[in-house]
Amino acid sequence: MSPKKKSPTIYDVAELSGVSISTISRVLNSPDKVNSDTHKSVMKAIDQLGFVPRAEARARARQNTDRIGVLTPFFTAPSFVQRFRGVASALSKANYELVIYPVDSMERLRGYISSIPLMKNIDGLIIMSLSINEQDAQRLTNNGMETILIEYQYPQLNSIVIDDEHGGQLAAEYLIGKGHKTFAFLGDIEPPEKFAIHPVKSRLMGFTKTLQAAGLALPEAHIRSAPYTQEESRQAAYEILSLPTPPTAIFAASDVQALSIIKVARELAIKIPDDLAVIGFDDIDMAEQLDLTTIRQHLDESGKLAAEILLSRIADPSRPPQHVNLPLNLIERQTA
Amino acid sequence: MSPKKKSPTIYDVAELSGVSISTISRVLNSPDKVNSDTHKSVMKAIDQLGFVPRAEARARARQNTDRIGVLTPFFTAPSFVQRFRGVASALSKANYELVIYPVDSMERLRGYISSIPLMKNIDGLIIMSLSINEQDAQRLTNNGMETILIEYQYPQLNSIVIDDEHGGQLAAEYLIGKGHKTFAFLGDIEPPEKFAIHPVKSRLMGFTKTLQAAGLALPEAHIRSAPYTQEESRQAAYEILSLPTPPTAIFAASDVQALSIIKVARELAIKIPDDLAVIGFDDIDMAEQLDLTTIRQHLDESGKLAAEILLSRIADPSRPPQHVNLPLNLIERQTA
DNA sequence: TTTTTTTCTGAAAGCACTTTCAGTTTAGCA
DNA sequence: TGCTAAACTGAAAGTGCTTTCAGAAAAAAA
Repeated sequence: MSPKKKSPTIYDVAELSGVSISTISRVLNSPDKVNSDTHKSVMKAIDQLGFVPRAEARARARQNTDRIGVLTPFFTAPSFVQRFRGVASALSKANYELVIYPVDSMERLRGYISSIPLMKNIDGLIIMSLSINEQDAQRLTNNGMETILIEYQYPQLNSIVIDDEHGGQLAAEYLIGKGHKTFAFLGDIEPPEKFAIHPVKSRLMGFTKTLQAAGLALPEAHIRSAPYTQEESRQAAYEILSLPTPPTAIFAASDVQALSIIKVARELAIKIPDDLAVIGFDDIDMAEQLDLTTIRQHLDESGKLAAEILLSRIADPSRPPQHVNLPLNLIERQTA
Repeated sequence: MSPKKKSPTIYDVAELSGVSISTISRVLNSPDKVNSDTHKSVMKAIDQLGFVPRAEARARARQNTDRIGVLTPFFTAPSFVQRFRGVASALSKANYELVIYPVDSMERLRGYISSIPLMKNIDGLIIMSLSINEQDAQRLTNNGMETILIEYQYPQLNSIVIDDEHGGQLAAEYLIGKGHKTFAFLGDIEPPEKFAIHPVKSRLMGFTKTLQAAGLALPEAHIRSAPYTQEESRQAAYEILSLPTPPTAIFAASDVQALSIIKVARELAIKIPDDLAVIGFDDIDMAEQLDLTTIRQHLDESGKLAAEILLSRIADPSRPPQHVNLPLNLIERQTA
């Protein structure tokens, strides 16, 4: 009826059910070690009081929090979201809570990395698409924070990466196979802040190398670095497509950017894929919807795997750090 | 040098600096009550050890945790993500931690709602696009959990809603204005699980009412309820567009579903917007990219506002619950 | 029935801090 | 110089739970 002034503690339950607090704790944590009659009466008291163990107290006594943190770039790009979904699905299955630390600047990343491990308020940390330095990595290991990196690597830490260069190669091979002769690349090569995506360079590298190996060139003017915003991607796409001799095929380092290109092409009445082939990277949900040919990296899977690896290491910290390399494949649809 | 197995506690600092733990605690919490020499030497020890008070321990002694929770449907639809982005931006500014509780079933929602407020490990709760019942609402208020609902309402709780019916009306008016005579609706009307979106019904209602008022009909066969998955939306779209006399205008209750329709139309070689007008709802990021005409609800803004309201109530719980009604507007682009 | 096991259970010791209480110093002022 | 008030500080008592330890009770074996 009346809102309880104080929520009941394990002591209240103990008193009401006439057993000790240890027994209450056992009923909650290892019910099989408790007589079924006792169990029943304790449960009754628990229900009657509406008792729920305080998470903090439990965490402190137990030395773990059943909570894992995710450090992720702030801008909620579809690709991050999908990874995140994978993480969440693995975690909620294991009954872990998910704490998000959105990173919107270098300083914030620094701040998190230096405080998180010390606060000890999470059992493990997933760092998504964020580049950390030697010192950070060291700090994390020193403080015994179980960590897994996605998209980046450090020998001491678990990691999940993809072979970005190979991704670029796949794109190039495919386009070459289609008979294209002139190419362009659009990607976030020189991010405005260092904490952003770096793998893009590798994708470009794989792309150019393969082109060169086939005796084809990728002129400087055809390599556009545009940050991950619609406006700037579009601008870059516009410039590429307005060149005197525009390329017939463009490889975008992300699906989102590929879509920008497509939009610009549509505006310029350039037919896809006839006049222009566009190939993306990621294979986000929307890609299928929009018939975008792209290099698939298994986003959901990478998140899920990351969570699973992390959990397994938390369960057994003696395991060596794992480094997983996820496969990439080209998904052929309508744009290239 | 050697990686510390355990991070230092207040006891370590006490020992090193030769004072009692109480003094350490005071240095940290009320520095003015401590002799400046003592203060200095304690700080030195703290730095030397790299000591940081464990968050849990500290949070439980004080009464706040600087942490707010977000209860959100599991399927990471773009619209949730954008809201989430708003929440995150408001929160990270205020230095709050963000805990996500992904809801993938009715039971899970129940479970969260019954345990979250009692665990007392968050200061406030944002419930996104999830319908809760009277009992849940009561439980939340009884337990003094500051809560804000997005998309749903309860008198006792803060809330942010939009006028869904008006949204339907806007869509109808616009399409009528364009001279359309036959219409269809695609939306997630009868969600497979009750925890999902309900406002869609209101959108439909506003749509039909406006149509009727203009003497236009929306035949049963033109109202399709499809869950929020690509496959099923597409199937529904396909069926609508394959009718003997297909509609010339479709209102989709979400942008994602509108995109499904567009894809199907493309496959059937139906020209948009000439043969078919499509109008969505949400105005997700991608909508602009794809030139989708849609009803804009300010997703980022709604999340941000939710966080701000919540924070303000946490700061001053005596404030009455706030109920905000966010405006809706039609964004005209290329698909209708 | 007696002896061994096994199963239960409570007491008590953490866990990492905050806070109250009371004792010491030190400073302030005749 | 003596006395009171102010400033510090440490001991110890919480905080709400988990877990170890050991004793008691019950079940199984002899």
